[in-house]
Amino acid sequence: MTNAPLFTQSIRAWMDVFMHRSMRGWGLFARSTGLSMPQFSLMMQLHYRGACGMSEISERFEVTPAAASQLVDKLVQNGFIVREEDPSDRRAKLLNLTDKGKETILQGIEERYRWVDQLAERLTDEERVQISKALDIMTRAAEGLESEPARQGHPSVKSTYSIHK
Amino acid sequence: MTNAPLFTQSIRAWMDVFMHRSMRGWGLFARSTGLSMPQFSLMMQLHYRGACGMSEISERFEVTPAAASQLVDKLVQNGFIVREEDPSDRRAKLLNLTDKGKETILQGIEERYRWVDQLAERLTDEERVQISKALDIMTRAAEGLESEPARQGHPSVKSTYSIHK
DNA sequence: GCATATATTTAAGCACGCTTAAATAAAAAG
DNA sequence: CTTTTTATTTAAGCGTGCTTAAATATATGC
Repeated sequence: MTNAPLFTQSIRAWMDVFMHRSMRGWGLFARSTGLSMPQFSLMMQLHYRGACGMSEISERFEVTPAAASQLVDKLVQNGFIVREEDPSDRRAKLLNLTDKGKETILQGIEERYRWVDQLAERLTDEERVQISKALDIMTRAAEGLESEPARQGHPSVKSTYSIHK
Repeated sequence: MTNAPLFTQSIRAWMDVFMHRSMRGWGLFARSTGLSMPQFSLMMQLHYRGACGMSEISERFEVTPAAASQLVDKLVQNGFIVREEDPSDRRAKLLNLTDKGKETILQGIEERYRWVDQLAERLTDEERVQISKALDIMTRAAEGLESEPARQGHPSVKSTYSIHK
């Protein structure tokens, strides 16, 4: 660990640039679609994990079923998702992206990655290979970290993935 | 540009991991301090750019002076910042972080970087050097990008750095 | 010195996401 | 078949951040 400061400096500089650009990208997307962060997250869940019921949404986002229902309501009203009856349980609903919803999400994902694609264009082949390898190492290391318990932080606070509170 | 797909794949994988961890870190911090995103951003501005008046806040965040005043008010009430009179212009106010505010912001910055510090510990010296170089290349490339006009996106939408709308 | 411009605050009102409590409907249990 | 549990919705209410419009205080221009 002789070069920790160097590494730390590099990654923090990159993080700052990255966060800045990402936030800007998100801002543009949010304005053009009128989607809020929770709304976008909900649609992302449907995109990546497929159709699901209200209760699943409520659990994944750690909000009450009422909150989930209301959030979904706005997305339905704006034509991004549909609320269908679950054939196997008529109490439950099945949430699905509409075509408009799918399109919007794909566009959002594109938006998110666009600037790094542009960044890639400014690099040489060698640089791309070099960076590719470096990122893969970090991704793998981060995934290892994932499985371990958090070692520090705010122990009084319940861990959560949800930001929307 | 023969290896664009490889690069794209690596960076997207890293971005996904990174965003996920960062959001989690922010969530923990937000809960433990009770700070909202706009409140935190405002304090970060004071931390990095130093004391300033209401009008500057209002301009930087692209909100009305009224909104800035109200936002500041909550931070003052919670003891994170102070509103002092500008000696050179008694209409204006000077906003400053309190000790509590400074401490909280430093803690927030730490929180933000903590998991990558942990990640760094799982790497060898060589890997750290390798990654360091790669990240520096990207940071420099990104800064070059910064100065250029955006080439695509949502042209109907006014560009902004603010997310809080 | 008085009119105007500037810096900020206060008040009223809106949209959002959240909560709790109560309502509805259908499945499951007895 | 009635009771209870489960899935979801609706209603009321709260805190946040935002806006516009009006109020206050100070600086500036003529």
